[in-house]
Amino acid sequence: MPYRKRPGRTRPTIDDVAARAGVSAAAVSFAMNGRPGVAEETRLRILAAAEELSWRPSASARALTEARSRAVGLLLARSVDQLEVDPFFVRFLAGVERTLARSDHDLVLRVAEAVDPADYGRLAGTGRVDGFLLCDVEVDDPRFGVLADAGIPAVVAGRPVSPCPFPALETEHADGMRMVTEHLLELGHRHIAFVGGAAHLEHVQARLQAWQGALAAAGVRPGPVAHTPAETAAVLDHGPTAVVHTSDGLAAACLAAARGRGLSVPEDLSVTGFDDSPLAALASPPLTSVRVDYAGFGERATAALLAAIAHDPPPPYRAPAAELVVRASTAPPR
Amino acid sequence: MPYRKRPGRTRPTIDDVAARAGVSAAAVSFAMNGRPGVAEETRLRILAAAEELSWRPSASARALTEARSRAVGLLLARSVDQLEVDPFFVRFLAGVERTLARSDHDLVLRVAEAVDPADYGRLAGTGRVDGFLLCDVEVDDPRFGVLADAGIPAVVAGRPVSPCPFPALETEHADGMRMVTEHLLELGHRHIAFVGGAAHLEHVQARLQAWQGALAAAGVRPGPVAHTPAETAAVLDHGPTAVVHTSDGLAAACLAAARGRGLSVPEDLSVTGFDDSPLAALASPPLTSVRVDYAGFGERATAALLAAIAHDPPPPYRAPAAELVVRASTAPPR
DNA sequence: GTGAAAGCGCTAACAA
DNA sequence: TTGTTAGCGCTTTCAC
Repeated sequence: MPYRKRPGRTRPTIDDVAARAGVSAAAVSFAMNGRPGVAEETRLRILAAAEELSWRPSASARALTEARSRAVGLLLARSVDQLEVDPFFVRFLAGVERTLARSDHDLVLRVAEAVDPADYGRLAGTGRVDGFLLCDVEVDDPRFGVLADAGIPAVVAGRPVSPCPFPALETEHADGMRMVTEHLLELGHRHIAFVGGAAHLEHVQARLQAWQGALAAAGVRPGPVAHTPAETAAVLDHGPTAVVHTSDGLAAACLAAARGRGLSVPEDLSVTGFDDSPLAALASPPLTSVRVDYAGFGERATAALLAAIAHDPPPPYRAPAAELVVRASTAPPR
Repeated sequence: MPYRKRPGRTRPTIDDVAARAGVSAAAVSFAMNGRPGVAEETRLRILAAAEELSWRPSASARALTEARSRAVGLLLARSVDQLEVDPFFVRFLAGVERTLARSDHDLVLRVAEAVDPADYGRLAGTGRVDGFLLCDVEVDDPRFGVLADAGIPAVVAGRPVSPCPFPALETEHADGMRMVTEHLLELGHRHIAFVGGAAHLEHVQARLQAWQGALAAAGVRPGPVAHTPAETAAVLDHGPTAVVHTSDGLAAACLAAARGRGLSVPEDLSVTGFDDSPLAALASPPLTSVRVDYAGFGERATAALLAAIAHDPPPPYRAPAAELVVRASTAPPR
């Protein structure tokens, strides 16, 4: 007689509920899942019994029979320090949670300094999640292949560069860089520098191009370009009247550098940030920045993923727009 | 003939691996779980077969037989706005992930504006997680009862006020407020105000008491106390020479208010923050603040939870200490 | 050292 | 409308 049930307190099972309601387990299952074939009176009796026993169907048992876990995975490669200054992460996460909560799905979150692409395969292999949200798109992203092989749905939050078998969604963040640049142009600036994050990031490139595009459209020659805060000094040496940044953190660093060399902002130098993080409002002077609805983005990306998992057609997608937030760090040049 | 297996591509199962290795499914299970009773040669053959099929045991099937999910839950009640300025969350999360990664467990994360205590019971009831990490302790915390009833392990990250059946861990953050206050005292300040977050939060009270304690020890009468940024003006009306805050955000607001009334920091007014968030270093002037290793805290709290789940004795706990970070926002009074 | 088989809790096909 | 039952993939007991 193999494998005796382990002793000790155990949660109630569907059989307990069935017994209490005087029906079969199948009836309980049907009643709980709102399936037809159960008399209304019976259903109520079953629901009451379930409630009295405070029974909830076992997630693993359901997952086993339904061959789906009702969970989605999000794997993020960030160090603590990066995470802390990343205005995207928490907002996106909040959006993800918002739509997940409405759909009876859970989030399996993994955050680590580095994520091995094979981790996606491993997680998919165990069936712990039904699909993935893919952030931080890389050029030639190795995750696409792994996940395609695993045959698990995914949705890309970003603009894939390499061939991608999954639906991809993007915000109009780059358009925000256009807006910022045009704002500066309208103020009369003609010598505008660009300081961005790491050049290999797709979103940095997109913003760089938007900046270039706006300047070209106005017939203005682009100022110096840099990709690290360390280069800020060199950029300022060029004597620009304005510097655009791809993050508020970079802009804050520029503020400090400007102060260091006796430049007053915005009189001597206009400075713009990006993402409209809490930093932007609290900096001094407060930073002109760009706001993008990353929470809404997370919400919609997740909705798209859930649709893919359910083999439903993708829901209509409207890319969150960028919004210019003008504050005291920008003004006409001297 | 009931319930035919659903068609279509399906992941390989333990039987596929067994067939490939020419053994029984039981042998595969034993080999994968490092259990004795399998010849070394056989084990290798099995592992190879599993590798070739890139088979991973089904999480739900294991969870079902083992009656545990190898996942822990973290439910957070935060709005997007709060999340964004919360220096605790991401650091704690990073720590949680760190120890989870080392232990083959996953994190089921839920973030919502509000969390119904019953949600804990529901999640526990489905068996989707084996235990909970409890943050944001409340006076008379309803979660303790729910989880005790559910018979699921939990670890409290904070200092419980109401009777608590679970192990609780805390940092020495409040000691940081003592350090900050003594720092100001040493600089010669005798009129020190306190501006904190919501008064009902346990950690705010703890810091308030530490502030009072330090002043009392020095025989200095406490200055005004406030719990919202809106009251900052009233506090400044009292003409303190220094204001301590329970967060960098509040301190930054104070900086702005001081600037607004022509007070220069630190000459006319010393200001201190808390948590040493990115804001502290970027504020102008940079804020004297307090650093607490929240990541390490998350790491250790999770280790304690995993021990509780495994019915192991709790690992030794050393509370992360507070560290004073002196920057330009504090100086001797005029 | 190995394999057969029961059982984990649930869903769904089928018969009654 | 309701009950019976196989089967989801795995672990473990027990006999071989």
